[in-house]
Amino acid sequence: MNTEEALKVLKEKGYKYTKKRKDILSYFVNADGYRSAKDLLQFMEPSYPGISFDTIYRNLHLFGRLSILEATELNGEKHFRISCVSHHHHHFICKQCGVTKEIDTCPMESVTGELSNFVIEGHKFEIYGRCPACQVS
Amino acid sequence: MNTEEALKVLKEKGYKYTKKRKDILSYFVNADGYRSAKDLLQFMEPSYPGISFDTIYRNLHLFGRLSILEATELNGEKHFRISCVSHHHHHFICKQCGVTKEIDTCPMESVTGELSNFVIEGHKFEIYGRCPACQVS
DNA sequence: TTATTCTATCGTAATGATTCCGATTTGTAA
DNA sequence: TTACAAATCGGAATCATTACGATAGAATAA
Repeated sequence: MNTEEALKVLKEKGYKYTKKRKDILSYFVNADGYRSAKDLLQFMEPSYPGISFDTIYRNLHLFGRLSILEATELNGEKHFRISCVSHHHHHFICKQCGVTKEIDTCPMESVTGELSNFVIEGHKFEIYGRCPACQVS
Repeated sequence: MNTEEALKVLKEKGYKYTKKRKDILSYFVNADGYRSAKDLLQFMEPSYPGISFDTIYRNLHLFGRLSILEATELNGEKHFRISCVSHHHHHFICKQCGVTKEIDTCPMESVTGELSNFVIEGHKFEIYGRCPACQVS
């Protein structure tokens, strides 16, 4: 998803346009990996000195509800990345820089047989490690 | 893993036997599902009024390091279950009661080809939903 | 059994991430 | 431009988790 699409979703749902929201969105669009609330705060601080925690968390949460961002937990902190709307897939996540790589394999098809009588509401398949760029150090 | 095996691991590594530790271990052995620090605290309180947070968290962390417990993150809280030593597998996890069911499918074999140049350090495959017992309500 | 030593636990304070709230500001539609 | 709802601010509150000095308790050997 790109910034324009995300802003369109906001508008359609009746949420207001603010420069802060646009900047948050373009931060995630350019990141192409998982980022924490703290990362975002540090990015926003220079342009908006004294920006409130509330603004950061409220918008992250809102964007999550609207499926503009997707979230995962990495060592005790929620991390977010711009949503991949194209097709269902999973991610390799670099533990050091948070960059992601698409994994097209989804194990769910071969699993449902093992779970008759269970209601399946979601699943998570993530691979953790180091991306090529983070292996030099 | 059962309580005796777990106590043996502790002894081998030079950690002391205490009744609290035995009770913590049998709690997880009998649970056969994921439980939070809070769940454990509530279980321990009646037998040990005023038991310290420190004891709860220190032991959970210790047991995790010794691979007696395995951990996962469920809605912002760490949850633990007794370790399955038998063979590599994943879990279905009931969102309501935390009960788990083994999933023998592991997607990693079919994935490594997509990740040359990436160092793989771990992976997570979990399925979330409702177990048969929790569907009645 | 007793002394010694090292670990475990207690009680509580500190930390870190996140949420909440009343007051104020700012988009937006009329 | 006005009016109103939504967004933000500033900061306190909450929740899970960690840290720490002081005390209690398990293991070991004399």
